[in-house]
Formats: sequence, C-alpha cells, structure tokens
Amino acid sequence: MKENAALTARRSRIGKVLPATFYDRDTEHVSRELLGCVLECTTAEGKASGIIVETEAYIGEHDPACHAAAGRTGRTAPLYGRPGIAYVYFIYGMYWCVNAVTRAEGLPSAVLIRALEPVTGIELMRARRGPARSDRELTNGPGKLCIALGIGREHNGTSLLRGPLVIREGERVGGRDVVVASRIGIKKAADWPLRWYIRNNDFVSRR
DNA sequence: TCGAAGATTGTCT
DNA sequence: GACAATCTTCGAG
Repeated sequence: MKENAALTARRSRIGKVLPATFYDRDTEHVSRELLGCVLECTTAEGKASGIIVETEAYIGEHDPACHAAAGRTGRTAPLYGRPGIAYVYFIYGMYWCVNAVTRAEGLPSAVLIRALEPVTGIELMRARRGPARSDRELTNGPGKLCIALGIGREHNGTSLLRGPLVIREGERVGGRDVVVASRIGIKKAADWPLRWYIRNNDFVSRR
C-alpha cells in the first residue's frame, strides 16, 4: 500500500518532454541531470516508463571507450547526429543498449542509460522479462531495461523529443544524492569517473 | 554470496 | 575472424 502511494506520487511528478536544448550541452552535465528524469517507450503493446537512476557518459572520439573512437562508421552514425536523438546498439549477440546523443552536431558523444526504477507499465515489463522476476531485476542494467521497455533497433536514430521513445522531466535529484563513479563493463578508459547514480537507490546495477 | 564461463550476432579489420 | 558499453546459469565455498 505504502509503495503504491509512493508510485502515485512519482507518476504525478512526471512532466514535459525534455527539449533539444537540454541535450545540447556538456555530456557530463547532461548525464548528471538525466538522473531523476523519466524514460518512456510506447509500443503496440502499451506504454512503459521508469525513472533514470544510473547513467554513463561517452565523450567523443578522444574517449577510447566511446564507439566513436573508431571514427564514423555505419554503426556510429547516430552519434554524429543532432542532440536529443537515440543511439541504440546491439551487443553480445543478444542485448540492446540505449543512449541519448548530446552536444552540438559533429561532436560524437552520448549518455548511456544503465538503470531505471519502474514507474508505469510494470505489468508489461514483467511479461517481457519473465514472471519469476523481482521488480528490481526488471530494469537494473542496460540490457535488461531495453527488454523491459521494448526498445530495439527500430528506435535507433529516432528523436527523443517526438517519440515513440521520449525522456520527460521528473524529480529533481539533489547534489548529495548523486554518486560519481568509474564506468562498468569496459576495458578501455574504465577508470574515468563518468558514471553517475542515485545514492541508496535499489535499482542501480552495481554500487 | 561470489566468480567463471557460455550464449550469440552485428560490426569492423 | 575477433571482439563487444551484458546477462544468466552453474558450481564452489
């Protein structure tokens, strides 16, 4: 009961779709401010959304871990596009990961969305992820959240301002509630402090 | 509870 | 042909 009240309160704070100017800034800045915002995906099956609780920044061709470090290819083309579009890529033969492209055109950087706290469409997420799963296992990782929200190749290069995949204003996250850490799951430049997450949030993939 | 290894395919060299 | 911004399962302690 208590949990339902908290969820209702969260849903009431979901606001407008973030404008292009939000993304056209320093990638580190955007990463930090995306915490607390809401990623929402609408498909034929319905709508599902969650609060962004963990992000990572990939900051251009000089960042060895960024896909753009290999230069502009067919795969990385969306990274060179306008701020506010989605870069969705396929990895390890079975998973999708979703990024928000940032900064001015021609500067290939993006924010990887690593974990969400489910807000709406939770039943749909359970159906997609499997019934035996706890709520925190629905979206506590970049591959998992794409499965739960139904994000795939059809969203690569689409606008996060128009949908079907959008990011909305959410709760403001105070400075004390933000933790900066090193990135996860990569070998190159893994110690760069470009990962942000909400302190004490159960849905963060790793502390 | 933790660590190791397997699954599986698009992309680039 | 090698590798990858991951997740799951399985076995050991």
